[in-house]
Formats: sequence, structure tokens, C-alpha cells
Amino acid sequence: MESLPNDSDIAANRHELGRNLTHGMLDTLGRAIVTGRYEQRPFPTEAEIAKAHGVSRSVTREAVKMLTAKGLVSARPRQGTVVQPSGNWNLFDPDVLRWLLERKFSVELLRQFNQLRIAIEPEAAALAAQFHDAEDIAAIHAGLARMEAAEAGNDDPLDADIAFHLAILRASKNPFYAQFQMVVATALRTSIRFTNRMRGRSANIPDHAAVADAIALRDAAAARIAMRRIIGDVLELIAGD
Amino acid sequence: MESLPNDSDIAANRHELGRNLTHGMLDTLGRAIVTGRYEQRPFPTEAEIAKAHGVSRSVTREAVKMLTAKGLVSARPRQGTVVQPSGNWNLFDPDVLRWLLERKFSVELLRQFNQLRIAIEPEAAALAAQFHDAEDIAAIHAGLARMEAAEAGNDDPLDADIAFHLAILRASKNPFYAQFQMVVATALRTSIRFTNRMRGRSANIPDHAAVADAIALRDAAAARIAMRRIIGDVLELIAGD
DNA sequence: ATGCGACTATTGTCGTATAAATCAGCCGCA
DNA sequence: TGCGGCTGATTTATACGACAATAGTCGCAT
Repeated sequence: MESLPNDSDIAANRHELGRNLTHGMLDTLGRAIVTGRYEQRPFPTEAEIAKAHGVSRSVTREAVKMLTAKGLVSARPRQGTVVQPSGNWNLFDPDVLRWLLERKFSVELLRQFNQLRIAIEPEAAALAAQFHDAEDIAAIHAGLARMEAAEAGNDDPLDADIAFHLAILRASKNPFYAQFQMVVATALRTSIRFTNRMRGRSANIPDHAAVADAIALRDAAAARIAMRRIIGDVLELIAGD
Repeated sequence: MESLPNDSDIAANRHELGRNLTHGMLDTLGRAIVTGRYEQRPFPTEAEIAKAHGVSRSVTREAVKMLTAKGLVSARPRQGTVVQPSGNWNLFDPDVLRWLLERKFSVELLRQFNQLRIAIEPEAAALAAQFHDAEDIAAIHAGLARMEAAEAGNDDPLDADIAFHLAILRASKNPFYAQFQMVVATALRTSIRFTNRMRGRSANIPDHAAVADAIALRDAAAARIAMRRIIGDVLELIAGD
């Protein structure tokens, strides 16, 4: 039932993801996979994809290779390209996470993600308390200041909240924790619609200030507890909906 | 100083990573990048890579595209391919992590990794205590049994230890925690040489048994504490060297 | 001196051709 | 009939060659 692509299809694809045809294909295929479009029907062959989207097989192959690198598919001669079980997907790849949250959003997924945050961020705060430098403290306080400004309507509450949490992850001085900057930013940003619907949603400034203070005082235990309270509140909000 | 490839170079590349030419190139380039070979000199152009390794530009391009997908490089016309700052690398990609640990191993990296584990695994144990099913308990006990067998020389201690920890991550029933299975397995396996050099290295069976018992009894707090002790010990071992 | 345009190096895209892998089905033999 | 190898078809893997698009760079003209 696939018709030959017309000019508008091609044009849409060409500008789909800013960059180039390959990235457009990557985005299109990635979204299709995470939304489960190929759970029943088999994944199309390279030739079919190329024809259906009006691009060359080279472009298709490079997009499929990127999906392979992210763990979404695996390709073997004669057998074709097959979608991997979701357990093999690299959930910490920003693209994969974005596709999941944008296209397959669910409260369950949001809950599971915050269960991860409650492991990561309190420990990151504890590490930040130990290893931060002046620059980190400045960034954390800047984030806090932006949250206060947002409270008064002079800044974006989400961006401010994100900036605060990212500054702490960075201050941990541990590349594995720093890695979560992208993950947390992506997830917070895509889940904003949900959390906003839930309430007027002004983040708890005193709790955030408590974290910042504990870090500045190099009190790792207090920082851990304070951060745990922040994310614990979010979790309760989600669970108790 | 790059000479034209000879037949043995090509043959070596062809069988380098089991799969195919593209994966061989991916592995070669990935290792070169994480070892910092291109920190001073610029990253070669596609044409240069293709010629230097005796493969076509198609293969080169697909390998570079996979590196792009993992965040190691970024390519723009006329400017060429440039290595991204290591903060942009996807450290939770099994390939990237393996390259890092195999080729750039350091005690510092091992310490930072276990700082991550001490955040993840205790919380995973707590979740496992809440959400495990019979199958999970069986897997955890199987891992424990293998560790005891290894103690007596009847099994591989590392494999047994890994199996135990992976079973708990899986039992958390949270895909984000399950994601760390590959990461933990990769890191433990590649760091075995170091940990073995450090001591006769028989894992602390009673501590592991305590975790298993707490999970089986659905005592989340106890499971968290017990797991934290296990990894805390590892961290002390590393820090106090 | 400065701005504009031509040049050029590099990735982006395309099409085609051939190789290799592997599965299904056929054919022959016992 | 049953089994095993052979053959063909399908799909990815690899290769090559060409041109387009893009973006620095350099030089020229004003």
C-alpha cells in the first residue's frame, strides 16, 4: 500500500531534523521503532525503506547503522534487519530516550525514570559536597537564583530547575554522573507537559536551597538527604496521582 | 608516518571484530579516539581513512556514522570529522565503555565507576526487594550458589559475582536499572586484572547472602544497606590501595 | 581597507555493480 | 519415504565513481 513518494514527502523528510537526510531517516525510523510499529510486521528491507522515503540506499544504510550503534536493531544478510528486544536498547542515548518519552509517554515510564533519579542525584549531591570548586557553587547558586526569579515570573521555571540539577551533576566531578546531565535534561523537558498538568508546579525552593547550602558547607550526608527529599516528593506526586 | 596498507593489514582488519569490515573500522577508530590519538593531530578525512585501511569510503562512512551515534565524533562538510569532547561521549554505550576500560584503564576510572555503582546497586536491591518474583529470587540464589562453588574452586568467581549482581538489577523491574547490566558486566570483566592483582579476591559471601536474604524477605531498607556495604568495601579497597 | 566573489576541500547523496551469507525448496539417492 | 546435499533467491555487505552542497580561504576589485 506504499505509494511512490511525492515531492512533498521528500521535502518534509529533507527538513525533518535540521541536519541532513541521514539524520532525518534516523529520527523517522527511531520513532517508528520505539512506538512499536514493527512489533508485528517485519522491519522493511533497506531497498524498501529507501524507495518508501525517496532516498538512496546509502542514506538508508547509514541511518540503519546508527540505529545499530544505539542497539535498536541488528542486521544480518538474507535475514534482513530486525528490531532488537527493548532490553538491548541504549536507554541513556539521548535520541532513544527522547523518542521514548515523546512518542510513548506514560506515567509508568516517568515513575521508573524518577526511581533512577532518586538513586543518582542524592549521591551526586553528596559527591558535589566533597569535590565542588568555586565555579560549581556559582553555577548551583545561579540555578537557584533563576528558580527564585521564575517564582516571580521573570524566568522559565523548567529551565531554571534543569540548570540547578545539572550544575550538581557536573559538580560531582565524576564523568559517569555528568553523563546523566543529558538524560535528566531530556527527560525533564519532555515530561514538562505532564508535570505541569498535575499542578501549578512551582518547585520547592526551600528544599532546593537546602541542597545548595549543604553542598556549599561540604556536608555530604545533608546534601544526600535533602536531594533525596526533593525527588522523593516528585515520586510521591507521581505515584499518588 | 602512515604507510599504504599491505595484505596482512587488510586481513587483520577483516577478522578484527568478528563481524564485518564496518565493525572492524568502528572498533579501530573507537579505540584510537579514546586513547587520545587525535587530541593533537586532526581526525583524518574519510578518503584518508579509507585509503589507510584499504577499505571503501562506504565502509568508512558507516563506521564514522556509528561513532557519531555514540557521540564520539561529529562531521560537517568542508570542516571534516572532529572528535567531540569526552563529556559528549555516551559512557553507557558498551563499546565506548569497553574501549575506555581496555585501553585507558586507571584506578581513578575504576573508582569513579564504583562511585556510580554505590548509587545504583543499593537502590536496585531495594527495588528488587519490593518487586521481585519467584524467578528473580531463583536467579539471585543461583548466583550466590555459584559464588559459593567458586569459593571451593568449582566455578569462575568473576562470572559468579557478575551473575549475582545482574540478577538483582534485573529483579528491580525497572528498565533504567536493567540497563546497567551491560555496563556493570563490561566494567567488572575488564577490571578483573586489577582487582585480582589487589588481593586473593574472594568476594565476601556473607555480605552477598545478606543482600539476597533481605530481598527474599522483601525488606527494602535492609537490602539497600547490605548492598551498600558490599560496594563500599570495594571503594575502600580502591581508595586505600 | 574592505567586501564580494571565485576557488577548493570535505562531507553529503546517489546509482550501480558485485560479493557473501543464508534460507527455502528441489532433486537425487538410498 | 526420508535424508542430505545442491541450487537458487533474497538481502545485507562491500565497492566504486560521480556529482551536489557546504563552508572556509584567498584574492581581487573598488
